[in-house]
Amino acid sequence: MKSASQSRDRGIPEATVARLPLYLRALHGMAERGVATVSSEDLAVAAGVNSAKLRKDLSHLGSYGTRGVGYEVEYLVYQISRELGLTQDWAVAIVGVGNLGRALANYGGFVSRGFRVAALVDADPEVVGDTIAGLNVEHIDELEAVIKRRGVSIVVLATPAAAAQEVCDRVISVGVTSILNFAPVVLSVPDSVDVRKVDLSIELQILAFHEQRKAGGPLMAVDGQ
Amino acid sequence: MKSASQSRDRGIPEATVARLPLYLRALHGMAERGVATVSSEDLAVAAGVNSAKLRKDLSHLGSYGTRGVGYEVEYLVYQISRELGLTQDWAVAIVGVGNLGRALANYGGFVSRGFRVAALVDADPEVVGDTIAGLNVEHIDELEAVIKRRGVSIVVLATPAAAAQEVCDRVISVGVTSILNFAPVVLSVPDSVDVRKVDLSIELQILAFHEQRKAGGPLMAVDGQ
DNA sequence: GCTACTTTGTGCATCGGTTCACAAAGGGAT
DNA sequence: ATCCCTTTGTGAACCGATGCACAAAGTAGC
Ligand SMILES: NC(=O)c1ccc[n+]([C@@H]2O[C@H](COP(=O)([O-])OP(=O)(O)OC[C@H]3O[C@@H](n4cnc5c(N)ncnc54)[C@H](O)[C@@H]3O)[C@@H](O)[C@H]2O)c1
Ligand SMILES: NC(=O)c1ccc[n+]([C@@H]2O[C@H](COP(=O)([O-])OP(=O)(O)OC[C@H]3O[C@@H](n4cnc5c(N)ncnc54)[C@H](O)[C@@H]3O)[C@@H](O)[C@H]2O)c1
Repeated sequence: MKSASQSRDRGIPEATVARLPLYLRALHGMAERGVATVSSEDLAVAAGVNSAKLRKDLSHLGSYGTRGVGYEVEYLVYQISRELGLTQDWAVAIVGVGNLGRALANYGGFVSRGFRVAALVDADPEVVGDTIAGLNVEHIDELEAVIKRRGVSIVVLATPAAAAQEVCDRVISVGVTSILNFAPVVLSVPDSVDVRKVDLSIELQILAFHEQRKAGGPLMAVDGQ
Repeated sequence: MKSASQSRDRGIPEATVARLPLYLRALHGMAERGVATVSSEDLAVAAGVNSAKLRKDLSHLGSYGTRGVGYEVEYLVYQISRELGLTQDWAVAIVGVGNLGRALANYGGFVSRGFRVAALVDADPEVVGDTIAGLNVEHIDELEAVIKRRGVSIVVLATPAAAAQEVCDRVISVGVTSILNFAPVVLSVPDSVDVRKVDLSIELQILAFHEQRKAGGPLMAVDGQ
């Protein structure tokens, strides 16, 4: 996962990688509006970051700007896409087709940028065999076979917490090294596997922390009366 | 520097705040299993972090451990909960009851930790009036009234991207200062408002970046042979 | 070609966060 | 009370990320 920060010039900082999709989205919007070139200042505003940070981020990819002018939108879109690996198609499997898995399967935003939902897998006999978002839901017993057959390289985990580690182990056993986990558990994986987690509950708790601080202030007088 | 004020140092690092929910979850699991005390080492493993980091994090809340013994589970749960503001109930409104909003509304994980879905709001006449997860879906025209009436302090945005900024502005106008945004847009808000974003597409792109790197390496040799 | 202006790319100071490593603090045994 | 063992809490070194500020590199007008 957090594998050695390689000495190669290919060593793009993790913080930069996390922002590239943001720039890409802003650039796509500009391309649609027919904007041909953009300055770091304008792009930074659109992406909600500081312009010096943006320039430094882009400098890690190469020197793709023109001083006195800015960046050519189409060209930059291509360069960032290439760097992120979006010039190829990624087959994604969603395991656990409940409330959340269904929402994800029906979501169009995936497909738009190089990601293709290639398989849906669930354990519930009620759900297996259903067609959701044009895809047949397959049985968890077939998990390994489905992943290999469809060339899945990214797995989205949307099972209950209790099942997540086992599913995780199984997909890793057939070579998957990228996992997006929605289940509220800490997955244990080899260093070679990337896990990113999305945890709603954590986000709300962080908001609550700040909200409490705002409300209470330095004195926090609870006048329950 | 703002230390040396009479009360406890309120400046908890942001990175620490983001991990407290993780510790809390691990502690809840331990409490359920009847564990009375836990060492920083064990808790760190359960939460998936380094034990020195965990100790430093907890030290920001106060000295709640006993040297040679560890931390009392129940007590630590209480202290972290209090710090995060989970000893009170937070009323949450979900705006945009589509694929995602529905999944969130039906999700039990919210309620479990001090959060209560208090309102569902949508613009689609087909959806308004429906009952989802025991709640009546209200019309977007009523947005401000509903938020005030139900005492909502946290808003979850699950509308299409195009509608997010407007809804955001409106909820801020009635005093909301905490927003969890699922729409793929950069929201523009005053400094006093906290926005956290969850962006699926960005997570996948980050995974793709690392996946590409693993697969291709510096030379991108497709070793057919 | 020369000057005036714009904008990139980056050196550098700074900051927040992580990790190491250890003295201090406690428990338990004798 | 003393010794030994465990574990906390934290000083300090380290590391990556941020943002300022400016030289370098380009455009445009004359
Ligand atoms: N729904 C949300 O808004 C939300 C929000 C945050 C986190 N989560 C988390 O996401 C996960 C899914 O949530 P949900 O609301 O969709 O739950 P759900 O119960 O609606 O869906 C879970 C699905 O996983 C399937 N499943 C169970 N065991 C399985 C296994 N071993 N292999 C494959 N599939 C299996 C079930 O049959 C079910 O269809 C949970 O871990 C939940 O905590 C959900
Ligand atoms: N579904 C997913 O898995 C997923 C994943 C990542 C991001 N998102 C984002 O989350 C948002 C919602 O996604 P979705 O799949 O649920 O979309 P959806 O189209 O199913 O639902 C959107 C809902 O918002 C309502 N709406 C539209 N305009 C509104 C307004 N002005 N005020 C109130 N409600 C309004 C619509 O009536 C609809 O019910 C989108 O921005 C999407 O990009 C969704």
